[in-house]
This record gives sequence, C-alpha cells and structure tokens, in this order.
Amino acid sequence: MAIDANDRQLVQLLQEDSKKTIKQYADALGLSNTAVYERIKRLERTGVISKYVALVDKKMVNRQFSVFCHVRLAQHIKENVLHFEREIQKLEEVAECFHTSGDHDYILKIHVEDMEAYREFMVSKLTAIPHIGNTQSSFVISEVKHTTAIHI
Amino acid sequence: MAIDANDRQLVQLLQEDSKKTIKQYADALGLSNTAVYERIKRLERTGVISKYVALVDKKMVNRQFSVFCHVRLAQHIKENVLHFEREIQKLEEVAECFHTSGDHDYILKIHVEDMEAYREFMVSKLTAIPHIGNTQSSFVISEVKHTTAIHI
DNA sequence: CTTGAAAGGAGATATAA
DNA sequence: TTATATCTCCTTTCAAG
Repeated sequence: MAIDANDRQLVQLLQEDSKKTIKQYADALGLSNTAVYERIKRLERTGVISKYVALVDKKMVNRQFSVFCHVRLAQHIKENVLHFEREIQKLEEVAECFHTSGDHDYILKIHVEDMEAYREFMVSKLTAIPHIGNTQSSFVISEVKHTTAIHI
Repeated sequence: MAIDANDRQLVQLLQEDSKKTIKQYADALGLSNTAVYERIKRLERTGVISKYVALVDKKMVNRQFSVFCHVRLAQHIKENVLHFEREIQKLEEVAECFHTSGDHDYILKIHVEDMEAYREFMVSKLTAIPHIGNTQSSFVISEVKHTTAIHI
C-alpha cells in the first residue's frame, strides 16, 4: 500500500502512544477527525499496524534482570533445529528468539527476576533442551535505548 | 503494589491486545466491568502498565532487515561512553541498545530495509561515532519468537 | 466485589459539500 | 476526499448491597 507523509507521522504517533483520541492525532496532523479515522482503519486493515498492546514496566513486576543468551546447536540437522525452536516457544522467560548468522545460531532475550532465577532457568529449562552445543550469556547492565517503534 | 492472580491474567491479556472492551476482559476474568475498570486504572496509576502502543509490521514498511550488532568501545573512559550513548539515541535505525557484560560492551538491534541500507548505516552513521573499537553483526535469518509481553 | 444506573465522550456512520 | 451532524456504544463515575 502507498504510505504518504501523513501516514508516516500518524504511525509514528500511534507507536509512541495509541491511547490518544482521534481528535488529538487529527490536530497534530492538521487533518479532520474523519480523515484520520479512515487512515487508521486503513493502516489496520492493510496490516501496517498489526496490533495494539500494553507495555509493562519490568521493574514493577520483578522481571528486571534481562539477559541476551547466544546459543549454538551441536549439530544443525533439521530435526534438532525444529525441536529446539518448538521448545523455545514454550519457555515463558524467553521474550524473543532470533535465528541469526555469525558466531552463534540463536540470540535470545530473557527476562527473569534475578541472577538466581536465571541460573535456575539455564539449568532446568534452557540447557535441558537437547542438542544445544554451547551458550554465552550477556547480562544487561543498562538500557541505553529501548523502543518498540520502527522509524519509517 | 500487590498483584493477585486476576491482575496477572488481566496484564497478560492487555499485553496481547489492549483494544478489547472492558466487558471482554471482564468476561475472560469472570469479574464485573467495574472491578476490571478499577484494576486497569490501578495498574496504569502504579506504573505496572507504562504505556499503550501500536505495533507495526516491519515487512509492510520496508524495515524487514534486522541485525544485532555487537559493539566494543576502544577505551572505556566515561566521556567516550557518554558520547557513544548520546549518539546512539539519535540513530533512528537503532530500535534498542543495551550496555551488557561479556565479550562486547553493547548489543544493538537495528531495523533497515536491506543489506545495502545496513552497509550505508554502518559506514556513515554507526562507525562515524568516535571511539568504537570493533563491531560484529549478526543478521536475523528468522524470528523464532518475538513478543513484547513479559510473563508474570 | 457486584449490580444498576446515569452522564459524558469518543468511535462509527451517513450525508452533504 | 473532507467536513458536519448524528447515533450508538463504551468508558467513567456513583450509589447501594
């Protein structure tokens, strides 16, 4: 679909805060309520906007300990890969898992309460998955930048 | 604040889809509209829910090329660190940047259109920041799991 | 916490410009 | 395509149990 400058600005605003009223977006864009209403519906319909979600403060729910875990599989036979990926889905501590190029096969983002919870997660959940070659954990010291918005 | 089982379930639902009506959440929890309304307001007031946002489909806006870039600084003197972190904020391609322990100092998540755009980003933006020691890019081959929700 | 009710406002629709 | 008006429904608040 064709995205013009107004769409771009609207999407940017919706990615920052989706709970404003249509009138507020309309004022920001200098368009009428109806025009903005139709644009939002079109962005939703065409799938540019995939969903609306609440974002939770990790500290407030005791999940302030974040870790990037780099995982390499022992052998890359299809069966092992599929099994690993299926097991990862089930682990609630894993917020993200990407298959990547480079030194490791997978990069995982994990949120737990503290180092002890992470140790427990590693021992009884992650490394319990068969065919994992090795793992390398990078603990998050500080969040320099953290947005769910994609700049377009 | 004290979070009970109902809060937990409600937060989970709101993290999956924040655009349902209060009645829908109420039905899912087996509570009245008023009770759910008050719980949501309390979660917002106390900061458990930090904000509501629209999520955008990267493919639909030509930002389907995702990269994890591991960055090491040349020297870790405070001035360099602060300067690097300030410059990173300005780069629209960088969605996330974490200061981490381990082999690298920082892990960045970057969204661009394609490999050519990434090359351009590296050459004229990222490595233009002084005091970067070295970088190591891991290209995302597939998203095994990707959620903004934190399981509580 | 529940039910019920009332008010205001925003979303959704239709019609006109 | 944009603005205006209308209608409907949801949010929000309150009272009483």
